[in-house]
Amino acid sequence: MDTTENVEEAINVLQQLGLKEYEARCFVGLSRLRSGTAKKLSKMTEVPRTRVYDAVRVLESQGLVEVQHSSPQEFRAVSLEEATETLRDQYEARVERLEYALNTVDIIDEGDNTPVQQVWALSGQSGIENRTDQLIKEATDEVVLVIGDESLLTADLVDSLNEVVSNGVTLIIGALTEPLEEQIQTKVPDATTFITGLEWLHSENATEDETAIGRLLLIDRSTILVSSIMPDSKEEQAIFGEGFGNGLVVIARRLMAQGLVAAHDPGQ
Amino acid sequence: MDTTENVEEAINVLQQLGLKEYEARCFVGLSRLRSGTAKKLSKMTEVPRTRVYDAVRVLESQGLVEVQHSSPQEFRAVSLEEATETLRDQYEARVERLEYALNTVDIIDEGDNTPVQQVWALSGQSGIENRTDQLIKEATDEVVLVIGDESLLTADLVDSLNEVVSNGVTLIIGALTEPLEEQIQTKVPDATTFITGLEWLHSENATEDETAIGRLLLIDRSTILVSSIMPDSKEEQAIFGEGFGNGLVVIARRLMAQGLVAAHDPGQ
DNA sequence: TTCGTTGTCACCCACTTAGTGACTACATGT
DNA sequence: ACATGTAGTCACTAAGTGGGTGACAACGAA
Repeated sequence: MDTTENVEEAINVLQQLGLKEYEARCFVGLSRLRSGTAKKLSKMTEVPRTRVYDAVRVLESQGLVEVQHSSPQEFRAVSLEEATETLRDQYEARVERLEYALNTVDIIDEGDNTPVQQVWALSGQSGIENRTDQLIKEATDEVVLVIGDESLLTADLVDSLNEVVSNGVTLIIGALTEPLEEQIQTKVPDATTFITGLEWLHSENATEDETAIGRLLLIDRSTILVSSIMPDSKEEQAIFGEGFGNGLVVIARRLMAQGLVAAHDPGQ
Repeated sequence: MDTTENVEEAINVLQQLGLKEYEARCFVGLSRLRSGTAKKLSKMTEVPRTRVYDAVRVLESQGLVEVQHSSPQEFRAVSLEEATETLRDQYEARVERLEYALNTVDIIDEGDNTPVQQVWALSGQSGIENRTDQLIKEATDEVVLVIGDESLLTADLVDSLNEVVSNGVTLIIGALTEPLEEQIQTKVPDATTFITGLEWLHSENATEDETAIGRLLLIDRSTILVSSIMPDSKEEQAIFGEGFGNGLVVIARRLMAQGLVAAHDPGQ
């Protein structure tokens, strides 16, 4: 029984969702208590009894807890489904407000001098994921994708791939292992797949703690995104360049032509 | 042009979504700047230049901003669609982690002595909304609903109503005004509707600043939920009781039989 | 070299929040 | 009625966080 572990997890997540520690502890406590007074709650959650009242009041105002105004008061958590639904609603409402507000804001386009060699860095799992999907959807000719880790083959990604391939875009997908390649074949049947030798991924300059490659994406031979996964922090980091003349893109194109696509595409 | 107003709104919402003030300002700034350096950003957002770097770093790690590591560095916000998608993904992931964690947590069901007269209070728009839907879905015989304000007739609510009515549950819905009644008729055709005289809603003990009634819900004559909307704070507050013998429910049943349903249901 | 710019740090101040205790009102049993 | 433990509010402290500012070294362009 890893109950305590999950209790901790729940408390942490609730804090990430915006609750304070006491509030999170109280909610989790009430969730496993069916119904309780301040005293009981305080005992089981380590929240000072006198502060349970504040915490519960906040929870109540957020629709996560109900209160019975007797003496002593009784508190009860709403059902888990109600709670998550409420949280989702609140968040969705906020995101929509954000969308509206930012859409109706003037963009100051002051003499934008787009230099030449732009290489952008971005990090964070979900951000990179979205950018990947975005780029794939914008492709008009060719998408070359190498996936370094199984977990990166998300449903959204598969959708984007199948969507773009139906527009006549050539799709070339590489995998690191054979089982992964098969997975890709079944999920994206119209793609040409291949297995990347580890050669240049774990590569010659293989230092010591191998920075695992995450994704590698080349769109229309003019936009490139490469991501790697930090061995310790598990954080995904990516660099990203656009423009046919972009240095990064040029290098990527060359690498692709040589080491990757060679066997399947005699390459430009 | 209410640009500045919307900028403020966006900043506020972003903070509600978990960003710090500087981060929010920077993101909004970058969103309208297409691309910028710390200096430009600082000028337009009022964020101290030396703190722009911290803020942007955080934003980058959240996948909301990309960074060009040149000198001077350039920052760029991801597109609004990418940003909202990323935010949604992150939140959804958290809620799911929460669901999992709480589902695998033991419930301590210590000799639960359910007393008799339980009346629970809950507040918060979305929480009450979910509870309403929940209760409606659980109905087996009859649902009596009075809606005090048009804004409360949400899509989810309509869905729940139509779902339950298809299970053979009698549906009686009251409205305060005629247009509202018509709306209900079209959206929930199988319901019996009526117009509630204002009599007992704005009622005899009409003090001064009328506490507007929000919802009034009676399920199977044994569960009641009444909500009102605070005139100033606009906060919705509700009380809720279960059990055929529950005092609140008894009173509600009596009220219903007399003042409300009388004309349509000779009522027990 | 020189001077403005860029980026990093270290710091202060105000505010929030975790944690504690005083005190009043209440409820219970005798 | 009384006394004793419980319930609830409030006011306070201490620690941490976040907004705000300046010192300073590294850099880049005249």
